[in-house]
Amino acid sequence: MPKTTRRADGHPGNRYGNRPTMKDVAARAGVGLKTVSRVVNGEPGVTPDTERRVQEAIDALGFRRNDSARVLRKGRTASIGLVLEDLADPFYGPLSRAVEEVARSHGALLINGSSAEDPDRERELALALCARRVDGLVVIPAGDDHRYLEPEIRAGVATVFVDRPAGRIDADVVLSDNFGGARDGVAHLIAHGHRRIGFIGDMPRIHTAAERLRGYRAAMEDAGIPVEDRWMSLGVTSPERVRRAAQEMLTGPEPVTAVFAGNNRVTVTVVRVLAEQSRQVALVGFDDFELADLLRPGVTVVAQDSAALGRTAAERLFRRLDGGPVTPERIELPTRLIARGSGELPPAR
Amino acid sequence: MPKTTRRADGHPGNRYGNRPTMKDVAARAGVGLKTVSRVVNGEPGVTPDTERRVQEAIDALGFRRNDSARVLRKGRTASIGLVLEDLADPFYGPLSRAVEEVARSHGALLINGSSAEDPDRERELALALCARRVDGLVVIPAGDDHRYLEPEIRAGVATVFVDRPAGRIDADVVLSDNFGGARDGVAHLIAHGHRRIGFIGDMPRIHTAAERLRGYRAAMEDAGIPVEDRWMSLGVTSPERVRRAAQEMLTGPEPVTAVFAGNNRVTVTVVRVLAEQSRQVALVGFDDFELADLLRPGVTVVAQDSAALGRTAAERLFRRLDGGPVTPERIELPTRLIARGSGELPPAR
DNA sequence: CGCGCACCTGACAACGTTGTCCAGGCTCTA
DNA sequence: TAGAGCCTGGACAACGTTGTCAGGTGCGCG
Repeated sequence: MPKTTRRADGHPGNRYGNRPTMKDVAARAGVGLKTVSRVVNGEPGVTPDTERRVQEAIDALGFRRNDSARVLRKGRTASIGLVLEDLADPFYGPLSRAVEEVARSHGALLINGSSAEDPDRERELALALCARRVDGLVVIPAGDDHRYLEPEIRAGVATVFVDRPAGRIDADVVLSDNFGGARDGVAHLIAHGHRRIGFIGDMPRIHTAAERLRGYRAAMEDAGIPVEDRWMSLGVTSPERVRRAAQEMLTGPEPVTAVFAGNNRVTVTVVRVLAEQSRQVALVGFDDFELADLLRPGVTVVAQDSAALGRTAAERLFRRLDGGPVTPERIELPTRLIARGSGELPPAR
Repeated sequence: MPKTTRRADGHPGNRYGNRPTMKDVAARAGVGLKTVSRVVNGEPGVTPDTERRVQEAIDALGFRRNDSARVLRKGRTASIGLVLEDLADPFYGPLSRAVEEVARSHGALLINGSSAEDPDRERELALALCARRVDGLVVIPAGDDHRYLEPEIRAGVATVFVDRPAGRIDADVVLSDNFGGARDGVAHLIAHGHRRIGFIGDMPRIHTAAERLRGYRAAMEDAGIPVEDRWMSLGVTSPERVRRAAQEMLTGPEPVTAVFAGNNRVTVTVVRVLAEQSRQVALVGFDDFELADLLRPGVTVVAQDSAALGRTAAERLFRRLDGGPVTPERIELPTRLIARGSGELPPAR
């Protein structure tokens, strides 16, 4: 009995409504399958006349090569994955864009997803990307145990961590000098006469937050200032809690005269709180943000270059893909203190 | 002669260093290929004991299903593509994030790329995504001719345009009420006594820019105010040109007393210019931006909900994928005027 | 005129997975 | 105890592409 249909087995058909394949193009152009493949891929060895016929068939049928099949055959996908925390956070926009630019310059596409700071979701996403057989992975860690990536890395998925180091595995990482930046920022406040300086930051289980806290402590210690517990507020993330934390350290018998904000979200909230205060309080924030210069006073910040972080990581990833270094490395990018006014206010009262 | 190698033909090997396949797992577990497939996909019909053996083999080998092969067989990729203008632009962050959330809730991954406002690049990207056989496409148009997508759409790629309508094809589109929003914003200025009102916007070839300009003209006409050419500056994008345009309309014998800014980048630059002026000039901007309330005066804006745009578009896309509507539709989302001070200033001088 | 050579072209297998279908073993009932 | 039915497991083909290799054609040169 002859085959009556192209779908002799139960193949569910194709949700794209039976797109034309190279076989169809070949049939229409009256050439062999492989010749179509050659034309599509611009390989040499095809007469201009044949090429024209094939091209016409391609246009007539609206053929588009199926990259899934191609990947299956070739083993590389020309795509890299990016797992980040939140695309809507302005800090990650430029980073993501930078990674994309580098990928583009290497002819690769970018697939990305947000972990929403949830370790399980990070893991799920990263593994889904590996199942897609991305050539490489840029990860902004949410969790602190990345052993789940070991088989993948061993299997050849180039992996680079950004912004925070990987947990419990040895891998490339690109980060800002969080410790040094925070220390410089706090030292800047001390240099302007402050001694009672508050610190509001994220949970210390997050590497960046811990490093910045360490920088704060180091600067205070260098200046011989004992730190009091009520000056520090750790693990606050929601605007409401930041607000309350700030208000608390600004009241009482010996209120702080300056605040160091551990990240841009904290900074913004603190700016709001300070705007409601009658006396002037100095402020230095970690992370730059748009319009910081337009506020009165302008907000002094320790700026990190998120685009440079992304670019550096992606470049390292592709160097690895091109057969580059095999020893995992830790790359630290410097931060920059930008004085705009708020960090130069003298202690009030 | 027996086969001596798994790579009898010239298959280039695999950049992932010969990852284990289901065949390898099957061999190690001492079961058939299909049984492994069943375990991996959680299909019924496998004894607990067999399942355990297979699972052990999977863990021991670090096996991960190859989705390329799966896609090739099944015809769906469970991924959608997003072509936007610039990931680093804060307007697109929430939009992108919203699309991702919807995709995630449907078990799909998001692949995205930036067109950088370049029609060729938009086309190139969209077609690359189609070659990957994404199930659907969300496009923020950079160009004004999308006929190149016709074969794809016909082939079943669910496509929804966002923020700007598609050019020369009939397709779903989700956008903000740019015309109404701009008209309301300008009317707001008029209601506060302004008559000489400037407009600074993007190139009118961009749909949103044209609509907002139309809204400006409509509001002026409704109020019976003839618009003078020197009040309008179109097609300016770089901060320098925006700056010059603003300065020009603010000088001379009859300077404008208020400015309507056509998008958030323009607004920010205009804020800077106004801060340098001695007299007060009213300002309403299209698009909200972070910290707009913290400036003095707060910046009055016509806000559009970029997350809602993304969510609406993605939901429509998946409804289409689930066999939903076939008639292309145009969905318009309302804007909201947020008064913060800058738009309520009376005309100066 | 014939041989060799260069160049085009196409048949075929393989990439890793999943749908179909059948074989074999088991249980349950008459 | 035999037959019917059910359940588990595996062989096989097919998805659409690309690498290899061999066949065929036309040309130039001896």
